Amino acid sequence: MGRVSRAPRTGRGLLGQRRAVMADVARLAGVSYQTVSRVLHDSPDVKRSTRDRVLAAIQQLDYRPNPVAQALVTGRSRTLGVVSFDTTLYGPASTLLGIEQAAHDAEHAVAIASLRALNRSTVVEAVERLVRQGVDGVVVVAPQRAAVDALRHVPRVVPVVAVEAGPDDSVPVAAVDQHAGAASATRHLLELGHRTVWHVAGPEDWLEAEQRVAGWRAELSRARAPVPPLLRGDWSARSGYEAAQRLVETDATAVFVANDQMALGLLRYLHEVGRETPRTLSVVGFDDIPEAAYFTPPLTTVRQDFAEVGRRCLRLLLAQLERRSPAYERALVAPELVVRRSTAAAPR
Amino acid sequence: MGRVSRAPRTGRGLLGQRRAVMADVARLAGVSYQTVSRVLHDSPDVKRSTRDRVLAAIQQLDYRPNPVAQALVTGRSRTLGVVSFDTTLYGPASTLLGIEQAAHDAEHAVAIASLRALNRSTVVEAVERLVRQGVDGVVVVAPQRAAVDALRHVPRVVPVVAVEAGPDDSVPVAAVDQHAGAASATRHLLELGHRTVWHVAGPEDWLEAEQRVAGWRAELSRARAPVPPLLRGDWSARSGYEAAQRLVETDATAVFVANDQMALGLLRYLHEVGRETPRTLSVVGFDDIPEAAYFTPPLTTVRQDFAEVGRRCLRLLLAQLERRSPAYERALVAPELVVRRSTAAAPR
DNA sequence: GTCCCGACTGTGAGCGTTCACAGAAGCGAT
DNA sequence: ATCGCTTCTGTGAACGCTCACAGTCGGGAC
Repeated sequence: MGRVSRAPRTGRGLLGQRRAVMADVARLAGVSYQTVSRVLHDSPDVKRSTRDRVLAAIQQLDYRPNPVAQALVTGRSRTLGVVSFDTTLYGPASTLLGIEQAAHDAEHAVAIASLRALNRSTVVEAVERLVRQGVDGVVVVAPQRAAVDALRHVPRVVPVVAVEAGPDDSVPVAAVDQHAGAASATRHLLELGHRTVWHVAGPEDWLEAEQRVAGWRAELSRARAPVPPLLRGDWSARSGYEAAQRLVETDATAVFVANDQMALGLLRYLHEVGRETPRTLSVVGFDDIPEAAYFTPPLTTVRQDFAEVGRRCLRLLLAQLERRSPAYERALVAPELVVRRSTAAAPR
Repeated sequence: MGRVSRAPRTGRGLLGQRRAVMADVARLAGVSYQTVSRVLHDSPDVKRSTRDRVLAAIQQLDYRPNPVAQALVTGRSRTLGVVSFDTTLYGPASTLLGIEQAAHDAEHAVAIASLRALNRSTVVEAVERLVRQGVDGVVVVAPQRAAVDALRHVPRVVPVVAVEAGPDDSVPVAAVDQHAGAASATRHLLELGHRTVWHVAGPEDWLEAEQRVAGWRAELSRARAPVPPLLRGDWSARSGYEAAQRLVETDATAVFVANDQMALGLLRYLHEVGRETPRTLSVVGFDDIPEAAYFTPPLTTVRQDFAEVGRRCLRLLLAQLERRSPAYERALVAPELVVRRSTAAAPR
């Protein structure tokens, strides 16, 4: 008597048959479950013959350790959470991809939380959701000021790192060096002989946008070139189109546009009004989206290595997880200028 | 003697303090853990006053149920896995977003697995990875033949649905009705008076591409228009550019291009050789990427509702999870033609 | 032969929940 | 009073694993 044999509660048996558990393997191999566990974690002190028997049993039963049970007992789920905003944008999507690949290489799973709107509470809520879900750490893809700001209010029960965020001392950050990228774009145009370089910036609440502005300004003043008034866009092609309308009223001969989409809108307007690119106006973009090479004309732009950012970011996160954590660190990845046909020497 | 008080193994206490567990709440509220559990699942039979005491204790200790423990005992993690290929492409990225939002609304978490290469074994491996990770179900974003093919070899220990896959009887599918979209694009051009419509297709191994071909053919034959030879691209702007080179050698006056990127490359070539769009050649794309409105000229294209696809897909998956599963089902979402300025009446 | 040590293997407990019961009040009806 | 309900609450076990520790076994040294 004693134990009543009732139907097992568990067993994802979509096909009826119950998944083998460690005890089944142990029974088949004629050892204790502890020995099975040892084989699984290839502990050195298991006799060769025992190990082989266990391995055979594992194979025969198609046994896989239950990650949930492992997570429960170890307190680590080997899952990382990523919160991001608009993943249909090229940058965030690539960043997400980079993180996922790096996490995969580090044998971690990735859970995602996309925000529908970006502000302090949505970010906090997303992080909480991931934590509640049991992730070991969170990476916040936070290119906007609101997201960076939110970082300070995020519960710190698990390690957090930010990607693409601006300088901020609250969490470690991995990012592309926007300042350097903007500077090299600007320098490229100055070296072509343009007296100065105009700039169509991204929205003020994006730190990347501000850093590109800063890089542009720094390079201009380094070259003692006059600093023209700043034009603002919102990353969209439409806003680039509108910026172009203002630009053509000026004597600009070169413009550095803060992303490729806006550059596209700008090129479109220039074309409409018959101002040839690059003959009368040189244009540099930022991002190097796959289409950039097929713009009219093919766009000179700045390429960002998102895979590398993902790797750096993961390194920072895992370091924190293993408690050998620098409280704050900033990993910068150098961007690369890709010269195509939208830039030319200044008209004389 | 008896229990040795050793340091707790667990407790993600990054800040030192241990997370409260159910027993702590029970103790504080002066009830058993079972009662706490009942309150959490708002079971009807808990006295009002008891419930309030428990709720207060939960609040005071900032208690959150441990999802891992819940998953272990219930056998459900409330996590869904998504495997997808190139998430920097607009379509897959939007699909992923749609699924994530729908999953969120259904109170499920989403784990992702991106493939670096697409073939049977990578898909199978990705699904296995997700399953090993403990997801309750998997959605495969499988617009390519290889992915669809792989679906048959995927372990069926958890429910699987495919998104954007072609017709296939092995798993339920949610998708945009590519055939209808292609037909409406073609019809639009025919209605403008073009004698026939050429087509630049996507790669043969993409089922979406094939369905668009089929929709285009069907519409042409419905209108008794001649069927011109098919041009093939690979989705990239470059391949559209190359297709354009072949196209300008013909007497084509209208072309339906299988995605917006290729349409962009095509427009670029037409511009280079001085063939005006749409005066001498009308162009329709597919996808309606955000930039499409800023092409030169703004592109007439077919918009897909990815959010709806995500919702449908989730419905199929959850239905299977709750065992009220239709073994096979196909949920089609109707696309929408967006007319812009790349199409015009046929030249006479 | 006894002791000790290394190599290997097993046992008990516990991770934080939920499930299936069993049990304790409270209360109207007999 | 006693019974039989309903209403509410508690107990034991289980989920599948890992950790800490306690064996068992064989053989070389004394």
